[in-house]
Amino acid sequence: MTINEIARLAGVSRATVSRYLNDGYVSEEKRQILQKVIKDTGYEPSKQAQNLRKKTTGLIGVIIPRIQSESVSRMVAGISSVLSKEGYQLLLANTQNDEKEELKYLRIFRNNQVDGVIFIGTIFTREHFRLMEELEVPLVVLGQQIQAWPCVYQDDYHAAYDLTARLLKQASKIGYIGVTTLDKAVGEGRKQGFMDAVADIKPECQVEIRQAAFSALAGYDKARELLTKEPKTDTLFCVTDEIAAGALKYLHEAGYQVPEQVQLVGFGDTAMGKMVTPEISSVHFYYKTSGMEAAKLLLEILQEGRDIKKEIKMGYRLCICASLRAPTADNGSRTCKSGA
Amino acid sequence: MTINEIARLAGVSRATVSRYLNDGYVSEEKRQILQKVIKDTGYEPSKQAQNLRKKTTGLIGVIIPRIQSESVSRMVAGISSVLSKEGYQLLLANTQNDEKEELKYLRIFRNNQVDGVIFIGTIFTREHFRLMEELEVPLVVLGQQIQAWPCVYQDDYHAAYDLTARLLKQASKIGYIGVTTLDKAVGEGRKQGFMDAVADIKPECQVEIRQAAFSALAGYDKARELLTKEPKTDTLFCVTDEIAAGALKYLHEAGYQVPEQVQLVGFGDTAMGKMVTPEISSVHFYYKTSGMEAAKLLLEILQEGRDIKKEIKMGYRLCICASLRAPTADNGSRTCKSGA
DNA sequence: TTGTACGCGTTATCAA
DNA sequence: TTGATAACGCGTACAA
Repeated sequence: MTINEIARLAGVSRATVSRYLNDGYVSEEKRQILQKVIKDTGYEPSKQAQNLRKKTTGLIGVIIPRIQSESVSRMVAGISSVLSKEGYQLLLANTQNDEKEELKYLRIFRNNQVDGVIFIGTIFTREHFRLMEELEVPLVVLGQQIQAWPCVYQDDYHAAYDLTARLLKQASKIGYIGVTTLDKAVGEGRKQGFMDAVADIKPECQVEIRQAAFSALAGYDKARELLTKEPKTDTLFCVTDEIAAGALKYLHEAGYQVPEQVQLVGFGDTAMGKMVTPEISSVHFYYKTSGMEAAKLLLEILQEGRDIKKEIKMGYRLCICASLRAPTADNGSRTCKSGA
Repeated sequence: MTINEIARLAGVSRATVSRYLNDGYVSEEKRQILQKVIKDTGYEPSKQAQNLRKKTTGLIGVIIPRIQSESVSRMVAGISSVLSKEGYQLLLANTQNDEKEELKYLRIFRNNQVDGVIFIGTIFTREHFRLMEELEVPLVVLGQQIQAWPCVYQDDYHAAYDLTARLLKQASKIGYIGVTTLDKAVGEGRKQGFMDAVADIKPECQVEIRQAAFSALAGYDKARELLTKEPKTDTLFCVTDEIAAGALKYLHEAGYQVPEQVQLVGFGDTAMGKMVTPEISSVHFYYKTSGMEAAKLLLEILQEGRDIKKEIKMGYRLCICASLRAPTADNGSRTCKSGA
């Protein structure tokens, strides 16, 4: 079923059909006929021909590091909710944390194919920037602060700083479990916030550092390694809730009392962190909202037709739960609920 | 940069350029020139024009109920790994469990737009079937057994049956926490397996039934409701690990010993189920593999060019962990690890 | 208000 | 082995 056949069936020219479908600048009489014919035949214009003609696709490419991550899926849910309302669809590119794949998809999206790109990246090499600049459609970075690019990101640094400040009220020997991947926000931002807080507030505090993968199992292993070497550790700082949950499991098995002997924290305020006992103190990031913001920013750029080098830093909220010891005298610990 | 400009720059007709790019049926001499020109200009053919011409898009539409679910993201990861190797990309449609959205996307995919569809559905109404039949491209159903459609699904019935059989060795009063949504596989398959096992093996066993949403919080609430009404319940059967984790949390808070007083099970063998204490006994489903199988089946249909009404039933594996009491004398409980 | 004619960037056919 | 030329299905100046 093409526009030609509709035109023939309705006894009009195909330009009239096109107008009926678009501007709507058609006489009432023909409008009636066309409505009927189109309904009867179930005709829908060919997207492909429209794409060719209009040079747009209605597609937004979304590059994600791994779909199994709770933070990523929350961001994608946010993106999806905003864009689908505007009639866009998501072209998903799952890179499994493989830099080669990221570059491949940036290359695929380079020419036409999509109207815009949202890039949830972890590291940015020279080659990334080269491809991002060659891109002929607007791109918004999500999850990392990238100079001179429109981006939406979490305030990892201050979240880590604040959380550490709270920890330090009751800590003298801290184990830090970071991540091995070169994720800039998680790897550097959170670490720097942690280090700075220690240096500013309690420089005499001892710190032992380990690197883990993004998984509970890795958290378990590293906690064992760390506590075997430093059994007197009284605080565990984990850069994700998943890692913290694994570490907690080890602490249980090894007979440590939590939080009496070892207190611990994670990041992300995930469902998993709230299901274990005690609940893991954490930082809530507005992941879904950040996805929505990134989508809105992209829409704005698309509509304005020019680059908007806006950087949006999202807020956060500390979630202090039972996994932390109460600070000596001042503010008591509040309970918290998991949110969007 | 279009094929015309390349042709002009190389001093050949655009047909020759096209041949160079496709069949390669071009003289060595012109081949050299074209190679250079194309490299210098960085020319890439327009996908949109190719789509229009070839009537294919290289896109596979994937309709998912909600991206935040661990089982769904594992399936998508599997689909993605297979299809991207074949040069296809995923067009993701996230419906948030909204039937209207599902129908909308089936409609969008109806004409061209995508070369095939993988549909991770939950319920199938008359309207679903109508649209599925009208679809002009092949469709594979993932996660549900649908008569007369190519599909890949989990053996929810037998998994539930086997798990229940194991439970019954040490149960006399069972609480069943199912789901409110009309997900056929989870809602009916698992329930029927459970009911049949009870009827076959221990019909005198008392059963109390509740319905929850797909969340830990709902599991918590329903466990409270159930145990308040039936405090002597000695076994909790939850249809997902998430629900089970929430129920476990309630059991802890209410002071029940697990598994001594109340044993419990979930489904999915998720990371969360393995992080809580005791670890939740569960069923491992090969979600990622099922995604790969669905993708392969779709590729097969695409290549053969005709419908293949194949139904693939995936296997499962019981994961018996500490949340179950040991059966009286026969086989001891095995530990288990979480897998793909 | 309507229809004609052209172009979007490819690929396919056919004759040379 | 090559180059005109005709589709593919649609949108839109432009003229009527």
